[in-house]
Amino acid sequence: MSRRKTATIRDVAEAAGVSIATVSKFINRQQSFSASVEEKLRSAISELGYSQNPAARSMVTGRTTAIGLAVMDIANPHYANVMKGANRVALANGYNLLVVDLEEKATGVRELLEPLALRTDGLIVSARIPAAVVDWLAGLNKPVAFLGQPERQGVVSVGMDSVEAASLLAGYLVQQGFTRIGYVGYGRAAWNAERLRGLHNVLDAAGVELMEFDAEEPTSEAGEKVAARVLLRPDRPQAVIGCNDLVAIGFMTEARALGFRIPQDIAIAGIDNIPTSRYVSPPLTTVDVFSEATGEWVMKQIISMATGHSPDVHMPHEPLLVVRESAKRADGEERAGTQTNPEY
Amino acid sequence: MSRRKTATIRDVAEAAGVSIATVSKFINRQQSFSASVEEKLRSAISELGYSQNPAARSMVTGRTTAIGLAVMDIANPHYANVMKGANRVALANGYNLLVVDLEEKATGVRELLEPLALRTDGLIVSARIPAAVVDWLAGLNKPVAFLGQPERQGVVSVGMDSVEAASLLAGYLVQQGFTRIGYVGYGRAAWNAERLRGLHNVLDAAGVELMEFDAEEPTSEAGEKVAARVLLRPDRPQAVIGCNDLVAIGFMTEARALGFRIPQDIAIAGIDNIPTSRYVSPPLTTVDVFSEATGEWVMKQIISMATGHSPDVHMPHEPLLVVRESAKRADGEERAGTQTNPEY
DNA sequence: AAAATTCAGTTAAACGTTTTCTTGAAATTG
DNA sequence: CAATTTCAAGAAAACGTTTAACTGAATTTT
Repeated sequence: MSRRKTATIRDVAEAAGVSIATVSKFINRQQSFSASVEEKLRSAISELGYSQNPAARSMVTGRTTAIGLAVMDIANPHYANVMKGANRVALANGYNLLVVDLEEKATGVRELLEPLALRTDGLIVSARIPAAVVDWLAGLNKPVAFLGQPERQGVVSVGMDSVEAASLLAGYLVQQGFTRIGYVGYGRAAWNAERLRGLHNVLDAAGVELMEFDAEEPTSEAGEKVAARVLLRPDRPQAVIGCNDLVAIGFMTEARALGFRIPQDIAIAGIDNIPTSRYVSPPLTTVDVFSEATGEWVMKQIISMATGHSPDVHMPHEPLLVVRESAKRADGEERAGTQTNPEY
Repeated sequence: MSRRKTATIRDVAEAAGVSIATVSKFINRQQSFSASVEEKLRSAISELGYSQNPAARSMVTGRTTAIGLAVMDIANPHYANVMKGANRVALANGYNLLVVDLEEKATGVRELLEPLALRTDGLIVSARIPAAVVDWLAGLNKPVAFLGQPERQGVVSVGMDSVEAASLLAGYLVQQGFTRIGYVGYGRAAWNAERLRGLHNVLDAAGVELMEFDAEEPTSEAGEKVAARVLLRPDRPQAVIGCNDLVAIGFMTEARALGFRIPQDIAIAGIDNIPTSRYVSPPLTTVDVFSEATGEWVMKQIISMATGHSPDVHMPHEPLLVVRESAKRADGEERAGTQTNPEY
């Protein structure tokens, strides 16, 4: 395990009989070289197994060729796919990716972000963070992009259109003929207000009532709990929208466990279109927010900003309604009324 | 967006009227200070908003306080949870996490790993990689841990016991009375051979036939494809084990689409116990491999090695069978024979 | 053929820290 | 009270690069 120290640029220079400046220019392909020098450099480098020390390089250039990505929950498939997209374009551009999982924390975020900011050329933050932290980030000398966060000056704020995503779902449910619709939100998320707004835009116009519920976490477990609470009420909704697919799936599972048929007894829909939503029963109607493409896109933005270009404000994708089985109106069949719990 | 250059240790020294050595010792809490100096330092630092430049620091110390993590697929919930655990203990110990998603690639891995190796104090590699790359990693002056990779000298190889996980499942299926069992493997994964071995250990002893199938990828989509191919054969198995939960879930979904009842017509089980497996219908019988705990554990190992201690060879958790509905033997009911496809 | 330009390569300063020696002063000991 | 030890603080040398300014030879231009 213990070896001699790793070779430096100086060792290469000595072995090749040139100056270190020449070696530096060679590795960075900054000019052309005589055949003899080129050959000597090439063999010296491979013989010594030399590779650049990124710390030293970044000290003089002031750049790190790394981008930081902070998300609320690494294990949430939506964020995982954002990361996947971000990772892909980072690597393709010679950047490395530093990640930090905020684990849905609301405090101590700055302490987590600070080392990230110091080690990178730019930050992508997909989380709701305190205003003071946003201000601090804006004062940094680095490009910062927020995903799913309202606009704020000094930082780029991008990502899916939550308002539109929610409107799409509301429109579909209204069109299916539902007149009492529930929303299982997650009040502590930045995007929750937008989704609620999108819902109201459509529902208010259609004169449809919206019943709001709140999940403790944006997870399936929390969705189950809400379902257990909500479905036993006599005035339970006919259709329920989860603030994301995870919540919707938890809700659906608990509903089935309670003996409800989906969608005949209760219709359910989510937002995100995580891979799993295709594999639950019935398949979940949802809105695709193009998580992976969003990750790719925001990483492109950050890298372009970090290299001195201005960001492109154009959004990559509009949210897209994905109609599956979980929220169809029961054809012709009379809806189970509010007065009875079917099979229960 | 553009500000004056960020403050350096020299600026702090000047503002506080002390030498830079003193400042350095102060930030690193290396000695005690007179009250007056301490106060001046404290206010100078906060006034200038000074923070350490990690690149400069790491140049002289030779350490980076960062750990690299390479996984086959960021979006696979198993790996996502490994990352989650790894992230948690990294942050708790003042380390940052660099990740790279190998995207199931088999070539060009070294090129992806090299920058990671250069920027970190240690590497966790959860992927099958070519022998030459393993050798190169072993020659690095850094601790490297493999997850789900056979032992190799010079590197620590840890992670779940795939052999045992598979044996558990085989044992359960045999005990349920199944006599023709299928395995949907993923030949290109490092752990596949071990899982196969674990299966054979039990099945051969019990005199139960194992039918092997291969998925193109370790994903649900691939699982669906295999199901479409396998279930129409007259000699189809009575029970099928997916090489992981994703594959098993895809298989199950396609089976249901083809009209098979689970588990009456075909029993299905997976490995990993990803969160989703609880939410599919029926809930998936699987083996918990404690992804998150594994991530925590391996990160602890790497950090302890990176700080000069020797690694702990003790495994964190034995795999644990999680019995749910998808692989129960139909009680009393005669199994659907091989000659008919039910409801089809 | 002289003048100007290109070109391959070198010198040396700088980047922002940590750390090993020093250095006096203060505190402790005999 | 002299001798020793402890202690806070400083000077200066690294750490491994990049890059601006420079040099002299070779090539092109006039």
